[in-house]
Amino acid sequence: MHKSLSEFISPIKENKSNIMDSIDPTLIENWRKEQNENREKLKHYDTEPWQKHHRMATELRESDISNNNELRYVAGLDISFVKDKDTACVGIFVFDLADNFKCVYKDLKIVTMNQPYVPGFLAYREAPFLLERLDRLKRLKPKYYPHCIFIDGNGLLHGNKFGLACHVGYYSDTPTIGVSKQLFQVFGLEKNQKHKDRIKNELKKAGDFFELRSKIEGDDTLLGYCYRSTDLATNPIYVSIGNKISWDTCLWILRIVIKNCRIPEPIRQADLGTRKFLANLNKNKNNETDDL
DNA sequence: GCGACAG
DNA sequence: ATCTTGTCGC
Repeated sequence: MHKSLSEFISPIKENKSNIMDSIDPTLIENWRKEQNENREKLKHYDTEPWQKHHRMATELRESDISNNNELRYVAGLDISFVKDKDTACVGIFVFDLADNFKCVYKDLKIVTMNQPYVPGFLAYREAPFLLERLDRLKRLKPKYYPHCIFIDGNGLLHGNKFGLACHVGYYSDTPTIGVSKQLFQVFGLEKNQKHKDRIKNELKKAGDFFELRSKIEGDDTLLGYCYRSTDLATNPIYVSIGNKISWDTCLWILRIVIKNCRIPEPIRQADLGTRKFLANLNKNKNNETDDL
């Protein structure tokens, strides 16, 4: 008749601390060391011909395979999960800017995570699966290998200045841009709160002005932008460069790939696509069990 | 020491 | 990340 209070409280906190306790601290130290070493080798400037003049492909020309003089193929990479399990769907979607943003390549796969999510080390959980998809794309359809990749997570906007987007950009040697929906805890608590307050005020001040950029910097270096991409959008996104791209070019592409939604289209499609893939799997599974 | 912490 | 209904507005 009378349920006890404990039935309404899920032991999430307890699980969280257990997970953290089960992680080998020396492993984390090695990860941190690797991030600090690799970040020195990142190229936070334009390296590709198409970046120099901000040239975008506008017409279909099948002749110029491996044309690197124009931005044409842009990719979105993302991973969706099953409940609280380690089963996930990793997907890559490539879009053709010269053909009205048509999806010219997609590849989805069910994978099993073998590392936990540790704040600051998201790459060690997700990046291997993302890089695997990129390798496969390069092998099967090199023509569609993207000029630039959008990653669900931060790039430079990271405690060690080496977020997931940097990680993927570094190991794939491809231009990457990181986009997150929540401001990551890059600085100390109070400094982070100041950033949040300042951003809140600037958004308020800007009113309905649709494109608002607010710099997020630490130690005199630009780490990322808080960016309100759509008019009337309440929540901004947080953008940062990963590898082989400049801030200028990053913002240029960002405006191109944002359509009507807050989330840049490549990432949004990758998110929707991987979720749909999992949903269909569940549907098929249920149909089979229902028929039995 | 505690708090906070992209996906 | 994931679980979720309706609801308000263009």
